[in-house]
Amino acid sequence: MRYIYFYLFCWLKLKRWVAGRCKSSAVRIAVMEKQGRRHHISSKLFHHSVSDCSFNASDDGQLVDATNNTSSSNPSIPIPIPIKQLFRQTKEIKEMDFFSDNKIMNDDADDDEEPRLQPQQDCNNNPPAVNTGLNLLTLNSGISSTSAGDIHQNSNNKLMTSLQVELERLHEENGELKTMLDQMTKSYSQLQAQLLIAMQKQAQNRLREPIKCEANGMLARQFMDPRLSAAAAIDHVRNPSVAYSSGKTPADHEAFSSFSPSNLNIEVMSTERDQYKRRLQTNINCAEDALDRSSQCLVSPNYTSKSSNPNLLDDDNDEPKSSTDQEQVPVADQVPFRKARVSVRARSEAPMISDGCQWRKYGQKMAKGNPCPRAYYRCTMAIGCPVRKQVQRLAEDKTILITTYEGNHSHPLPPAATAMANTTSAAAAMLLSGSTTSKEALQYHHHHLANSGFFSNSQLPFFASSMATLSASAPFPTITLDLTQSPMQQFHRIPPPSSSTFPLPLHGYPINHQLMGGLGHPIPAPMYFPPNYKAPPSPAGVSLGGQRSTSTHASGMVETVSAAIASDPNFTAALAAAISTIMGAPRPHQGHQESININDGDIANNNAARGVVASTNNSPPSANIGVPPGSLQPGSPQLPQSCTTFSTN
DNA sequence: CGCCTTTGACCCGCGC
DNA sequence: GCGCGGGTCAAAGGCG
Repeated sequence: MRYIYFYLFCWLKLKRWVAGRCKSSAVRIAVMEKQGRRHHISSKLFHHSVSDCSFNASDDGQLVDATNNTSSSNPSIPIPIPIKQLFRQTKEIKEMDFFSDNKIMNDDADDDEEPRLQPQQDCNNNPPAVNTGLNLLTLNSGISSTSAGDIHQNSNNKLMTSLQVELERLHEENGELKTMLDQMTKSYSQLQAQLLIAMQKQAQNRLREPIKCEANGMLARQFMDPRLSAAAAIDHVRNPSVAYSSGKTPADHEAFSSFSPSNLNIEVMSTERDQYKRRLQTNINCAEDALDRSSQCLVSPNYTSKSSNPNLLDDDNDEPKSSTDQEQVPVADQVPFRKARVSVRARSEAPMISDGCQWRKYGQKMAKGNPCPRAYYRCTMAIGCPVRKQVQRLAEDKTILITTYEGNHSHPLPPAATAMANTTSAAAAMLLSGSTTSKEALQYHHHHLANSGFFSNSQLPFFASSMATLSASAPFPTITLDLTQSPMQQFHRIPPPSSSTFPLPLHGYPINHQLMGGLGHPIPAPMYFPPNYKAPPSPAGVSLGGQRSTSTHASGMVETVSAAIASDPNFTAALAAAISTIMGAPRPHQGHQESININDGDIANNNAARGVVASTNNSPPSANIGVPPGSLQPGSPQLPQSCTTFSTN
């Protein structure tokens, strides 16, 4: 299994490297153009090269970061000779001296000659001469070339010829790179499939293993997983000395980011074109930016088909709009853009709970079937922040405040807001990731989540009783974090018949902003936004067998562990970290996600770092941030036992 | 004066 | 096509 991970990682690195090289060549060509040589170059050839490069560079979503990585080659991956040549040639072009006829002639005479004097050096070594300036003007402007002498004409012709040759060579090598990328993509997909199969087998095997072996299983997963496992995170928080002494330091949280999109260059596409465009332009730090796409964006590791679309960079092509497009693009590569919503139920007498963010009310409506009005708020912490939330009291119990968050913050969040944002983003991530593209995947998702006991038996012993309610009904998939019920109530709560439930470490936990904010590195939430996302099928089509038994199976352990950790003052911190970590940890048993653990999970990391879905901490600036009075108090013995239902409507 | 809330109007999607 | 409901806009007014 670890080899599969390794190969996947290597493929990703190689792909990124190649794409980066390709893009760098395109950039250098653009430099040439800016230097006034455009008129020498066949526009057709030029654009062809650029388009090829651009498309390659964006193949796996590396548009933004590709250039940042071009300077560093991966030593672990052999550098193809053609790429080396390409790099050397493009470098040569970049440093071509336009200030001297001799240099130009030299260029023609020896294309492989080492870099010449820099223009500045030339100027320093040779006092400014009128001729130099004229030549420069002639060469660079390309306008007065017709009036230049025959010598200049010949020079220009030779230069043009050499450039054409170079461009042709670049073009050919681009084609080779393209082919390489295609092959790599195929291999990557195959490896993903193998990984999926292997994980499925592993999950099945885990079913047969006694619970006592779960520790070993966790270790194994940890070993395979570049990130911390949930259990590790708990230990990490509860017993920092142990965690740190074992080599895990707070810096490890940053290590999460090392697998994040910023490094793997996973392309994240936003539903909202302007946001996506803005991000491309500003190249926002992934650590703070990526997440925003959590609920709105799609991450597709299998971006092969899209990669073949040279119009990828075209905003108008960000989203597949026609059915034709969707048919052409494999399901896994389609871009579903649906906003996920995270609804938090909490008991609160206040009209609105403070969650660390600033909100402005922009509307209020009377919702049908509820005498209480629904208020609409917009985040005002930053201009243009798309995050919105709805606040409404439950009709049945007006003491319960339902806060629904939508969108992702486009700005840094204060620690208090980051905490809940991480949780909600993780919830959104799970929501979307749980809604896989295919029915089989969904069924597998539910079935194995429930039957394999992955969460309850091994990775999530402390969270077995925690569930969230997921409603994927139109118009937006929504996950509800119910913080209103007592832990035991929730634990024994019978899920509605129309819901499919499985243990999920989402909710019912107080958010310790000190922990999460203090870490400063919001633990990534793996998010896979399946292309062509659609709301999960109605529960009727979802197999839930074994779920109930799973909860029962883990209940004893859960209660024991809950009682033990409830008294731990760091309990809430552990929960918070575990929640995020679990969300960020790979879910080998999950059908669709597992194939993207390396990618999407990392993306999610950054997404979480961004505080995506909006913060939910609405409690007063007291200790229980985001936790309604009496429901979720840090250290509350109820919390560990709290239960949430993750259901699919 | 600026920010915020209120509130009616408007838009849009969906179902009949 | 029409009505309904959800969501948003924007003018008006309040408040510090």
